[in-house]
Amino acid sequence: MALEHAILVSLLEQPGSGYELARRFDRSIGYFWTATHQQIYRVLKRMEGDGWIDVREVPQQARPDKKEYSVAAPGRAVLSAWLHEPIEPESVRHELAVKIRGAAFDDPAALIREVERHQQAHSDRLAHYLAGERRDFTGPEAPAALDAGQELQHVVLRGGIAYEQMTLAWLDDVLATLHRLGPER
Amino acid sequence: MALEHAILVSLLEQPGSGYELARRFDRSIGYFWTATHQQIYRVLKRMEGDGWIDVREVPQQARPDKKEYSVAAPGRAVLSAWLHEPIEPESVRHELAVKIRGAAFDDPAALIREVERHQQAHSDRLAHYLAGERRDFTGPEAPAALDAGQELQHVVLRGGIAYEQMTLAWLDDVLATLHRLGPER
DNA sequence: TCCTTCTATGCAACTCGTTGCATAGACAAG
DNA sequence: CTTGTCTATGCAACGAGTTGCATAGAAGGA
Repeated sequence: MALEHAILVSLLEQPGSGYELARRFDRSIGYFWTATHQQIYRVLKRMEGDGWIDVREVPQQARPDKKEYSVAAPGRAVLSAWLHEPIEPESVRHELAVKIRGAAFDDPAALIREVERHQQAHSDRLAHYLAGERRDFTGPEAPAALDAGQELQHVVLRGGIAYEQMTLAWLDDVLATLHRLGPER
Repeated sequence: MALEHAILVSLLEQPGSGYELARRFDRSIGYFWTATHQQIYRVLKRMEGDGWIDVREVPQQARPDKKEYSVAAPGRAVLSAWLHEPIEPESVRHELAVKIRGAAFDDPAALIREVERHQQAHSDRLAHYLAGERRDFTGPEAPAALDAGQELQHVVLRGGIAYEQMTLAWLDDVLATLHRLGPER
């Protein structure tokens, strides 16, 4: 299970509430991990109970109060131990690929619209990543020298960018294949 | 949920037992979907109960009998309906990326071994995909003309190959970054 | 004034996925 | 002759993840 560890990393980078974590999981952390607010609140509860993180009630004006979490010593130890354990290389799960192979038993041309929709989504995500890269790492506003944390964030972001570019190129290939098959039927 | 649909596609390509499906999920279908035999047996039971698939007891010599499943008309209809529904573009879940960002709060150099292990695993997988591609699609043993199903299988395999190549290039980038950070500490 | 949106937290019920264990016949290696 | 591996199926328990719903104050627009 890595959600706990992803939360620990995120809280080490910047303490915050469950709500804030949920938004980060829609953005920067979301480049490589996803979670809903339900999962996050539940796991935060458990981690607090286990003493991995500390809570601080923060009153706010013009909005509901929030609970700000930060990593406690035992949490840091848990993260450190996990970092030294080996993990299994990921296996992919690509629903669209199931559809593509399934299209052999239906109408391949019917998938064209769907593939184009995915192209659009991945293209948007790529643009979002590239904007983040310019803002934080390569643009004129970016710091001249990066510390270790920033270097590591950048290399993970480069991974996200490479993934989206690869996916877009593959979807082009898929579209060309579907068009090639379409008229023949 | 797409496991049911992945099983339907696999059974349409070739009827088989739960055990055979489990092995396919370690290989060709496993390029884009994974499942353990437990999940497969459970889902097969449910699909059979719902009338999506038919069973046939097949006695075998020198091995236990098996239940061979094949897709029934309602199953085909379910698959067809699903193929015409839109799905959400996948979001990635990359545990290694969590570790890489977490390394900022530990020793980045300690991750080098782990990244090299992943490189090895992805390199093996790529070799396996390329061997499959030569055998089934581009080699001298491959059929001269491909039907629609084979074309679609090939484009999915090309996706797997592109994914592994992209991942290997990114892991090189990660390693270079870790080496760069190592001595500075 | 009402409706929607944003911040902020949470319960309950459910499905999906993993892990450990169990059975059982046949075969191969030591 | 015992141990291990391969085929083949399955139960039980648990943990992870999703979906629907609920609450509640404040801001902003119709």
